[in-house]
Amino acid sequence: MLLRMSSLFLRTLREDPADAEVPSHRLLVRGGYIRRAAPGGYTYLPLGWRVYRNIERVIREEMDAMGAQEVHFPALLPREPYERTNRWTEYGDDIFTLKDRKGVDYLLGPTHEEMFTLLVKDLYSSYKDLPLWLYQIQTKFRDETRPRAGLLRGREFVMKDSYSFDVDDAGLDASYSAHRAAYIKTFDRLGLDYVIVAAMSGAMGGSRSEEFLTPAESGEDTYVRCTNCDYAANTEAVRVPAPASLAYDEVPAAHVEDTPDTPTIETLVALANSRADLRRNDRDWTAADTLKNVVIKVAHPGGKTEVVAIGVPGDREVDVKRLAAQVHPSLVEQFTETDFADNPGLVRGYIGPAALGERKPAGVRYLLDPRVVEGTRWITGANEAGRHVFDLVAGRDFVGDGTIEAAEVREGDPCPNCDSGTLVMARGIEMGHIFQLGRKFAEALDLRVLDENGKQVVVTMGSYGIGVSRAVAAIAESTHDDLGLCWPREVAPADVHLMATGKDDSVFAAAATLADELVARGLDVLYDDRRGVSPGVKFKDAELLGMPTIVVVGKGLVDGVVELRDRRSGDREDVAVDAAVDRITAACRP
RNA sequence: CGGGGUGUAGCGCAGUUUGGCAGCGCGCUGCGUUCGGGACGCAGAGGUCGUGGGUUCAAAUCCCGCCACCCCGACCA
Repeated sequence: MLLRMSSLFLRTLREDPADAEVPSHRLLVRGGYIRRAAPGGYTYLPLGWRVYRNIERVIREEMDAMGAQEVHFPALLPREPYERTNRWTEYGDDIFTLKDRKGVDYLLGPTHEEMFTLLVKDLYSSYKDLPLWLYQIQTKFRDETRPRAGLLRGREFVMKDSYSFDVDDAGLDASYSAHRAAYIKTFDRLGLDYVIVAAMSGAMGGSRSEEFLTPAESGEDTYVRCTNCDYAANTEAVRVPAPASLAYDEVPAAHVEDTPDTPTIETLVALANSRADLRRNDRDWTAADTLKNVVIKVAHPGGKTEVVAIGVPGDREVDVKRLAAQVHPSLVEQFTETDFADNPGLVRGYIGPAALGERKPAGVRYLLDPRVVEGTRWITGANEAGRHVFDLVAGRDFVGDGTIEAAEVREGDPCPNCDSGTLVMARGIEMGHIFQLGRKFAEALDLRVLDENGKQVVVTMGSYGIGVSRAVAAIAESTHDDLGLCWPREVAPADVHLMATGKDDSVFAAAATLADELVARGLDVLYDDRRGVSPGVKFKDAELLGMPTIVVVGKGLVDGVVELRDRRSGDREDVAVDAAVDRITAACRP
């Protein structure tokens, strides 16, 4: 394939577009790969569409290679299946819904679990048909409140979603592993850096779940890695290791103290350290010695709202994302002034364990951070304004109704997987997500098969996604440099960026011949045949556009050489004209 | 949804404070020069100043409403 820049539908921009902040967005627009067409919707120009199609091809090849079969659903879907799995309401405002002329409800598919489940139910009814792996590459719609960063988060985007159907848990494990392996191959081929992190299964329900994240500053997911072992997890999924219980024989009985004007942890710690009767003799009090009790409301899907208190060490904030992931699909709501007024037993700023718990008068469920183990001693609220209780010992003086992973995760926290490592934090772009759905959808939609004993069993499912359009941006994000884009070979819109510099007809003739010969070898060539464009412009464009190999036909021609450059390394070499085709082809087919 | 910012030619911006001919750079068209690192001269084309209303002799500029975009937060496979 030969693309001539003199006629290619392309305009590169000398300056950064004002509305683009992250590098991938900036460079894709500047390089003439995409243009914004709607809020959260982008048009692919010829070069961008070639990248997109290459990514799609790699994904399709790997899915086919693992034995998954491609199907294709409509994007416009009926309401009923989503009603039956509760997701019509669970997804809520995030789905685009519409009515036809008769007033019947439809949605634009945000994901297709229901449809796949029903399709399999429609055709299969025996364990002999399983396992079955189906996938599609489809445009998805989500009414994101805030699309951002070009292709990274759109309201219309393309996703490869696949689904596995198995008769038992062992089968699901095998299907999951097969997908995991295929994803590793896929992302390797795409030239993407990635880490595989433990994840929450989110809106899907189910159990085991991992995300493939591409490390990037502009990423929206925060994850942790261990400095010592191979543990990695989305912060939402981090499990805090519970320390061993402590002996508390020596701890004096709990005592309530007047601590006026101490509504915050800082003021409380400062006061405790400044008063001789409260000061510790071994060391200063720190925020970590206090137990902070945060009250929130949890809105359950049925419409019921529950008040919940969360006890965390006072040196840590409650991480709203982690909390939301824990209570999903219920929603976290703020506990407002009005709510405090309605619950006189909860004294703002001075809430303590004595008032909390399902069996206490307020009836507030009390969930504790895993660090609050038996024997830990705390300063915490005494449920009266201006009073705190000291030496309150967990297990002796109070117990919670359970534990919850809601406290923030911090750099340097101990690794939950090994003894010596600590956690470091980083940001990444979610490129793929695999998870074991289990039987939630099959049960809701009644997908069953007969097993070998002739008994009806509910099918167990897995669900596996790759953001295809997002990958365009993620690859740009993880491979660009100061000069511009820098595509991996497998996804680049062309193998070679061939430019003719100068004004001599002989240069253009030689370049045109070379272009034809490279195409005859099966390479895709982007040929800058523009006349009257200065060399500087052509070099800048070549660097911005980011083909992996750049060939310059110009002043070297009188000496019988052309210049071969590697876009990524910047390496240059002069190649004799009559050896150029072989040398360039070899460079493009390492 | 909350906070902040921005909408003027294809792109980047000035002009708005203090109402008075709609400007600059890049890009685009024509002619000429230049040709290995975003060249130059001359001559051009291109704008409902986001949008609807209001004030005024007169509105890009002042007032009110709306819309869109960007950033932070909330939300989110």
